[in-house]
Amino acid sequence: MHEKISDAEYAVMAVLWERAPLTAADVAERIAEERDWTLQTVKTLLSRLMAKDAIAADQDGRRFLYRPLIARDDYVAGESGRLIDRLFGGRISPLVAQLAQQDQLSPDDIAELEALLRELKA
Amino acid sequence: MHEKISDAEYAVMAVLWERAPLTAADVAERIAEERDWTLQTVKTLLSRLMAKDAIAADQDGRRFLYRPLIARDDYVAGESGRLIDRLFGGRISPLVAQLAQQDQLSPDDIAELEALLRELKA
DNA sequence: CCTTATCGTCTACATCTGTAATCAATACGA
DNA sequence: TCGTATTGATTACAGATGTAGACGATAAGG
Repeated sequence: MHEKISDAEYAVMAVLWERAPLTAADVAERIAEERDWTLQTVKTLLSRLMAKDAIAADQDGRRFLYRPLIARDDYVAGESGRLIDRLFGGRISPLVAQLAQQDQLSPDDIAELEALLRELKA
Repeated sequence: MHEKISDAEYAVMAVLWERAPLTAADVAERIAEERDWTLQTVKTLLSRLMAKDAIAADQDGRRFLYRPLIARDDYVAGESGRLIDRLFGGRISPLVAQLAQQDQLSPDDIAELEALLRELKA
């Protein structure tokens, strides 16, 4: 069980999940499209993620190449599970019902869900 | 758009969503089943929720009766939406797929989802 | 060889969060 | 009436978080 990853740290993880290994400068460059951070900020977040054992760094000459240590799927499953536990007592259908009620569910979503359920039952 | 409600604050909101209005002592008593907090801690959280305009307090003699200002449904929809945006690009079926893949989806869940989808299409 | 750009590390600092202690006012019980 | 329990308000304080600046080492360019 890994430590909690903060919002800002998550943005860094997202970049590394998309492509790794990357140098700090690479990460900063890719993040710049989303957030207005300086290189220093990105470096701080990388160190904190190292401290949390969420990423690892392999030395490459004078700099480091960073890569994720925790799998995106694991993280995603953990976060989803936590939210569903907290808000819906661990059950998924109330979430879907909730989204439907708030009109946050498109016909496409519904079709996809149906297809998925058919597959799950197979 | 309300400010972010922290984990600890959420526990207080949960109590007030279940039953309101309540005094600080009432809230503390109900929360005691879940968390090992002193009355002071609960009072601090209540003040912070007041500052965030998440709850309101009506004076009742010497004490206050607290009640939620934001609806549980709104909060839940906001949090779910945020998570789904962040982790799944705003689409719900990858979430369900994810849960299924991690074996976090019981046959009951699947049945409920099917029923719900039938209803949504009706 | 000397300057400059770049790297990682250390330090900073305000705000938020978790978790209270203390305090002053007041109501209640003996 | 007098001590005590209760209430809200104020203050505390360590750790997490967002957002960097400063610094010393070093590589690269001229």
